[in-house]
Amino acid sequence: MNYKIPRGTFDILPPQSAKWQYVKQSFHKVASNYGFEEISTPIFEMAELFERSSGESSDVVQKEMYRFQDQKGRSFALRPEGTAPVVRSYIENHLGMQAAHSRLYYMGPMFRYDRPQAGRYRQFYQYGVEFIGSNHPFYDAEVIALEMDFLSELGLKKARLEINSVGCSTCALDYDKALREYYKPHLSELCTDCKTRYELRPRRLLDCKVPSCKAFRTDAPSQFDYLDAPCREHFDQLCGYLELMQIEYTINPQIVRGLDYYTNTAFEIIYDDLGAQNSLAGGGRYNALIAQLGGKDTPAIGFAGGFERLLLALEKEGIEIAKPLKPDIYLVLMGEIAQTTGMEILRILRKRGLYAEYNPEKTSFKAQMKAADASGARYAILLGEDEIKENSLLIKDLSSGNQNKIAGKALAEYPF
RNA sequence: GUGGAUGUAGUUCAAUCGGCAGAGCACCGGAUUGUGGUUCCGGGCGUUGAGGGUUCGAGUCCCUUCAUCCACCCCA
Repeated sequence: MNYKIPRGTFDILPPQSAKWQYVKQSFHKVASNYGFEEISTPIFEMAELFERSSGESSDVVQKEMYRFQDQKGRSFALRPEGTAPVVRSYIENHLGMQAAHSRLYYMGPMFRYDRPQAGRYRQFYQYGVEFIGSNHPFYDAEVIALEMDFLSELGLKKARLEINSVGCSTCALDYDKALREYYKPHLSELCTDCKTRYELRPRRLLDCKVPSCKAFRTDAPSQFDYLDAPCREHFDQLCGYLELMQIEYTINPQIVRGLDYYTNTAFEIIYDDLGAQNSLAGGGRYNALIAQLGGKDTPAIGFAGGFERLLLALEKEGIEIAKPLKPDIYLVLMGEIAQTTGMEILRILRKRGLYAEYNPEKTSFKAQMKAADASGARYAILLGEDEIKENSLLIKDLSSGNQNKIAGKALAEYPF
């Protein structure tokens, strides 16, 4: 009989909602500082868009996508990530014809059918940016800098940047080939998951947690050795830019992006205290995606981050980002005439942009004072028969207890 | 999808061996309707997550189910 929220989803209630507002606002601001403008795409898209972009073999497509058919039997999916929709829109609206570069950012809910856990939900909120139209490593660094700025703007200290290069499509193929050759003699010793990985995504063999599989990792060929000269050069330049921007990073050759469309630069922001779901944000370059989705061959780089984990991290560091809402002024009114005048006072105060409150259910003077105190208001305005008679108001500073009698007309200018 | 832990008042938690479901905080009201914070008094029948079973008797034991948390997995 009682309705319950669907598994893996959550309500954002006050006072938590104020924190969400604050964090989103900060992202709007930082993205703007880098010249990015907001794009909003639908919550659902043709299922095929994600199948094509993320890769048929990815877990996201294979078991995590919310699919549904509409009344005419068309197959849609709730978006599991933000990049493919942005790219779809970029192609569909010919954004590439309007400017050499497109700098877009977005925020909103994403959906994946996954087993809920701390920092992992079925409907979760991501923010992200996409820089489309250049392969210059400077922009890789810009996009990373944007995210790092956002985190430090919020006051987060313990986030770490890890970077890697997965190479272009051709070096990736070479590397996959090398990995298969290396693992081939051991195939029978691998876990069942890894046998699938061997076929579909050999790079996944590297982050298997099963000890017996882990053992082969040490001698496995490194991604770096299979980067061709331009990819190697791109990566070195990125590192150079990061150093010039004074952004600390570590190189982690193990980073493998979960979605098929990544090329070259891959990076991740790690926050160690979050348990298993310790990735605050991740992204990389996807130079082949736009052409693959039917657009003109265009290089691009972007990232996405999760708001839930970000808020968890902020909490871990004890960062207070939103104070509870408290009235500036609480009205204490005695008698019917005072109520009439009181309504006028409310109007004047709110026109001045102040948060003013009054509770007609508290009848006694004492109860009203109590309510004023409990509300946390800075000032109370007291108005009773005496004040009405002489057309004045008592303004009381609730923390000091000082009272100040002013003429009624003076309220509009009173310095609260 | 796999394994483990946990579900009691708004909230944090008690409840001995299976024997009357309780406390702190919060909340509401009151202590002479012109002065708040402290204090004092009063206010709790709550499907013990849900459904079934065992028993004279179940919050407690058993089964099922749902949810949360943790790990695997996956990822942001």
